[in-house]
Amino acid sequence: MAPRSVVKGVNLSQLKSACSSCSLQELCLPIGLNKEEIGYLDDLVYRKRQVKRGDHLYRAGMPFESLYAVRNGFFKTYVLYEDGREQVTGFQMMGEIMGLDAISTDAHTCHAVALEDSDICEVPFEKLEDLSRKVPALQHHFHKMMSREIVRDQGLMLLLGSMTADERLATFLLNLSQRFGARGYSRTEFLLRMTREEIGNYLGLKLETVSRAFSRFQDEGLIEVQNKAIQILDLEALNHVIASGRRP
Amino acid sequence: MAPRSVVKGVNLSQLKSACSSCSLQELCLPIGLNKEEIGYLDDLVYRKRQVKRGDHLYRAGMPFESLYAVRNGFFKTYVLYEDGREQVTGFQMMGEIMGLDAISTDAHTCHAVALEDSDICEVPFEKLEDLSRKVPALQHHFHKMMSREIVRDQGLMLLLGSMTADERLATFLLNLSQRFGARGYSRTEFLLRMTREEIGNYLGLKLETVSRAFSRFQDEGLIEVQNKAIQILDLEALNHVIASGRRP
DNA sequence: CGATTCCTTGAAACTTGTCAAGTTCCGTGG
DNA sequence: CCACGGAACTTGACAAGTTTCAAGGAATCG
Repeated sequence: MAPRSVVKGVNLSQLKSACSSCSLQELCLPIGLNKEEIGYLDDLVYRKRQVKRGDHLYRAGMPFESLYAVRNGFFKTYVLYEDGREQVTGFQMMGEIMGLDAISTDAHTCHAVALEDSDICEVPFEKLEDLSRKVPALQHHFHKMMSREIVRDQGLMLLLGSMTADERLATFLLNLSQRFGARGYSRTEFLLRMTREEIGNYLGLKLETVSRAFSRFQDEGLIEVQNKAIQILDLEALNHVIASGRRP
Repeated sequence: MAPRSVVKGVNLSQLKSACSSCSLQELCLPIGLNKEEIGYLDDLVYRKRQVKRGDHLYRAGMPFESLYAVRNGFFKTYVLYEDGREQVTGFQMMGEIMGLDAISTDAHTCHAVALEDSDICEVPFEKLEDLSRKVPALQHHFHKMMSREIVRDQGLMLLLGSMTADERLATFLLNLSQRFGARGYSRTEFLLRMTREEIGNYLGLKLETVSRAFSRFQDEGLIEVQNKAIQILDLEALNHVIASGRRP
């Protein structure tokens, strides 16, 4: 659990850095596989691609061929509905997987856009299925990943269904904090890669409400916010914002 | 491709209606499998159980061993949080699967309770993984099912994040209508198995708001509601409630 | 058939959304 | 490298939708 530096410089010059030598092993696909099994994955990931900030990795409707792992950078996924409504469904950082929704229909159901210059690993899904038939540990791990996505969504439902604006934002910040921490970054100081509007959309709030909540948290000494730069001053108090939400 | 007797040691002598003869074939696990492949499933499902109304099929925290398919009846799944907050995550009817969330942690993360006397098929997950390594079509179908769950959740996020009370309820009714229809029941007349409070919780609303919205719909001639009995009088108008929600 | 649960409806309160204005930030082009 | 212009952010005042509180009535179960 020690925050060792999983994120040390990825040597791009030797672009062969496959799963077996990837610094994200503990966070990405290979979790729980042994050395030999991870070796198989090297053949699986057949393309590393760079995605420029603002560019889409994929769009809804595009045929589904591959899953994508964020190697570096930051993404946003969102669904668009006929009537123009939009819902941000997640923000993905290094080690996280995108595209699981597309399996159901063989076409992407959401859009994925890079919020900063990013690198991704492309995992052809057919190959993943092939390989996971031969490597039970991989199969099981993949199932866990999909399941984790479902659990994550359930948490978001609770947030959207029963939390106040302050609670939502506190939850959001704590979630980011936890994820940055798990990657060896500071839990208390980080940059928001997304706009207030994107945060608001994700949390089911308007951007003004997000802005006001940030200001309120700052006034109360919970955080220090300067535009995209966030510093959490009182983790416990942030947690308390959520916990005190109900039941006197 | 797949060997003959893949799963052994399971006693099924008294199981009359296994997957190969189940009327839900098109809705449940077997989708897309051929006859021989479906035959394998008969060995997979090792227990059919009855769950009385109000009884829990499983509770959060219980060790995960099996997935469950609703054979008959109606369930509700919900998550409970430390502070007592509750969020209904879905209502499951015949042919739908429960328990996918539990794969991630080897323990159930949500509770499942029967809203009426119901029958379920228990599918030991380990066996499902075993079999799906040998039957690619089953493997792929299972992945699609998990993915579909993720897509479903995304739709719910949109609903919770950006719809008004009326839009939420209209969406809810249309979703039920579609699912009943897909099972050969009337699309326009059905019984709600859940209370107003459960509907409200699912939709992120209070029960009073649900009740008022029902009354409003009735006044406007969209539906006829008498307690749990719903009759949809104007499907198109219900659709319009949603479509007109945003951006002209 | 009685008790409990569920549902409906009204009025008031409150949170969040809407509209508007002003400021700051940041990328682009000169 | 600086200046410009658009995008992003903050803040206030007001409006709107939903919740809360309250009470009465209907349905359901044992």
